Amino acid sequence: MARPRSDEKRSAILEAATNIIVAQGLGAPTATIAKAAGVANGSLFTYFETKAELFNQLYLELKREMAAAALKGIPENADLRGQMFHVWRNGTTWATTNHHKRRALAQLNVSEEITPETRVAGAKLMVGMTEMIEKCRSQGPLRKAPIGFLMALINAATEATMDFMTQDPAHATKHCKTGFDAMWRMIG
Amino acid sequence: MARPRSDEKRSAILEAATNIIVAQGLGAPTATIAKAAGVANGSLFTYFETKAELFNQLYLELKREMAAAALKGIPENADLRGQMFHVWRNGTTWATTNHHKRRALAQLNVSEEITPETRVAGAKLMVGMTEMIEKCRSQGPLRKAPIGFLMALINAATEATMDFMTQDPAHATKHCKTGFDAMWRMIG
Amino acid sequence: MARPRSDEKRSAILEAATNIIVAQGLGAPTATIAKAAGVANGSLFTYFETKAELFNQLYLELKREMAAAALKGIPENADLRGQMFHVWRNGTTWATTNHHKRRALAQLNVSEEITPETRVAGAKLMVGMTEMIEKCRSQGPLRKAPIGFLMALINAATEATMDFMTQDPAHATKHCKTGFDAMWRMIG
Amino acid sequence: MARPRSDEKRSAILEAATNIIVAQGLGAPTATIAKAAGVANGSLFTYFETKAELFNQLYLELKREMAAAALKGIPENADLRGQMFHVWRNGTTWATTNHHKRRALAQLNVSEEITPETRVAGAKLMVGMTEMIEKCRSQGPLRKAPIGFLMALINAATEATMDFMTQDPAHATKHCKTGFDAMWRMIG
DNA sequence: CATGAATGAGCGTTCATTCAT
DNA sequence: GATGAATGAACGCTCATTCAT
Repeated sequence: MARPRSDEKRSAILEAATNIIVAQGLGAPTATIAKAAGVANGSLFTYFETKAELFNQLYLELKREMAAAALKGIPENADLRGQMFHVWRNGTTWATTNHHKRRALAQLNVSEEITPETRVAGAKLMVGMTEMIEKCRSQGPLRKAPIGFLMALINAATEATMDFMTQDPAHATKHCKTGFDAMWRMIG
Repeated sequence: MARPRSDEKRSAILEAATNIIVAQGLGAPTATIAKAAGVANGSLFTYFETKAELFNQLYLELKREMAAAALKGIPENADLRGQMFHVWRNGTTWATTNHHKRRALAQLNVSEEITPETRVAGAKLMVGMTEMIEKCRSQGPLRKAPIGFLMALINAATEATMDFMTQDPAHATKHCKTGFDAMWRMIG
Repeated sequence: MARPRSDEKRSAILEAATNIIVAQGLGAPTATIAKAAGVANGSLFTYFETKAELFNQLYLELKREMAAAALKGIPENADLRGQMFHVWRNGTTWATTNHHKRRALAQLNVSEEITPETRVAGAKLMVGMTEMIEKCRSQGPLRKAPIGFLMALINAATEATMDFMTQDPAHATKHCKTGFDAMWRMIG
Repeated sequence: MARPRSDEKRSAILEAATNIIVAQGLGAPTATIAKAAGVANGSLFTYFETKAELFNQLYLELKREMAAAALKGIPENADLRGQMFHVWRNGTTWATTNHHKRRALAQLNVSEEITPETRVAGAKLMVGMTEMIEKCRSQGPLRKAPIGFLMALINAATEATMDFMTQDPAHATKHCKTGFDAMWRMIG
């Protein structure tokens, strides 16, 4: 039945792409990514039809991983603030621990190669988060603001916090809490 | 390279670059920018040594314009919150009014072509702002956080607000105020 | 006013393309053609937008040259047969003398890259010929056959004669006459 | 390379190649041909060592089929003209009926991939024809012309006639006769 | 200085052929 | 033998930058 398409190779390409993107940006040659993944440059196109397709899939893969990390083990019996903090800590910690993945994701996020469809699919991975934010909104000072505005504010605060945790990892835990408190003051 | 003759041409290139970047991204050919500016493609390199140099200068130019708009007419006798709101409103309003300039600036901001030196120079244009933020910090809940963290949080909130004002211009004034209140809750 | 686009260079590319096509076929790399023309590979695309465009223009150029040679100096006062023979001799002689041009033209003729528009434009170069053939038809044994059929038959005979003249140049003149007589028996 | 097992598969590839060549030209990927034949792309190379080899064999196969059709059932007791017409009608009819096979053959005919050896082998399939032409020549107006010239002229007329029969199938029979008469006037 | 043609390195993608399964 | 993934050379075309006019 011929050599089957290998998940290992696919993953290797995805991982190589992550690293190369961080090192060289989205303009990096596909050949460089293939080489870093240990495959022939043509093989990259067996797994991903085009460079853009590779980027879109990588975007989703990273989003998926981040969402999984963030939403893992939410304490059912905690109050809303406690649940939010759980997610906040999980997410920012993942970003700090997987610094290069976050950097790659940030680059992909601003890329025009990522299609609206992919972005929608990415957003769907965070629905659990969206529901929580909705609850926060309904009982906080921004109850009259559109949900999208809250999400943007929270997202922005998250990014800023992640940046700071990464830049100053020695005090990551403290920055995490500081950032959360600031965010909570905005919305809670 | 002697000093180029015409400031008009320089400006035309800068303006064309702004529009083309918004329309086509940073990967747009220099020839396209030159054409849009009404100059020969070779002439672009009389005014800017390289494409990266053009981008760096454009970044500064846009930052300068934004800073000037934001910091204009600060009421000396108002309290800190009042002064901050003045700047906030100026800045977000400029961004809404000059939507394409902000979009271009946002793209440049995430580009790897913009050097650290340029970023530092850009930050210096906002010193007035920095001083105000420093004052806010010293008397607010984030008094123990690094100044950079505050700036990142404020910046993030600003960006989110700008996005929303642009997306929903009919309620721009309200969004501006909502965003400011949220931001002030964080830091004030 | 900058270096003007040079007709010399354009011609060099066209001529190089002719030779390379004969030697290597239509699949020859554009880089090879450019090199043979003594220009950078990128320059080829200053003169011809695409490889296909180069081929289409070369097709027309060769057709034009052949038509000009064939239709030159038709004796006004000769009878139809005499005029036809004049064209026939001119054309087949040109093909024999410019063997590689004819070979290139033959290749282009069967290429799918040559557009219908180009073919139509090529046919227009031969209108003088078409009119003569029309006259021949009206008074010969094929007067009831479609004009296109005649043209195809004549064309086929021409090609065969050209091939033979080229293969056996020592008796080119004789083959030319033999071919014409055979053709004339068909249509005259 | 041992003898491949399935003649069916070989035929499927040959037939698929015929169709694909007509549809996409000789530049069509082998993978496309394989897919159309219902075999794996690698399998194609079990049956034909290279793409060129496939084309050479297909050329011969098509020539063989055409020759068989043309030379079938020659009336022994007819005169030369009658016999020639029989072959002419058979051949042009086959070409009209098997339009796509003729188109593929025409493409292969002008391809540089077809080796001289293959062309010789193809010519041998037509020996019966050659003998008849030889007889025609010896008693006709071209008795002093080389045999190759006659063959070229006849072949050219045949091609032109086939084209016309295909283009205008409603009058195929008439065109067939018209073409033959014209040809016979040349040589007979 | 302005112009735009010239340059050539570089890139995404294709595809004939090979080879592991 | 059959399969289809793996390979990597090759190609058309782009574009930042240089340079002749």
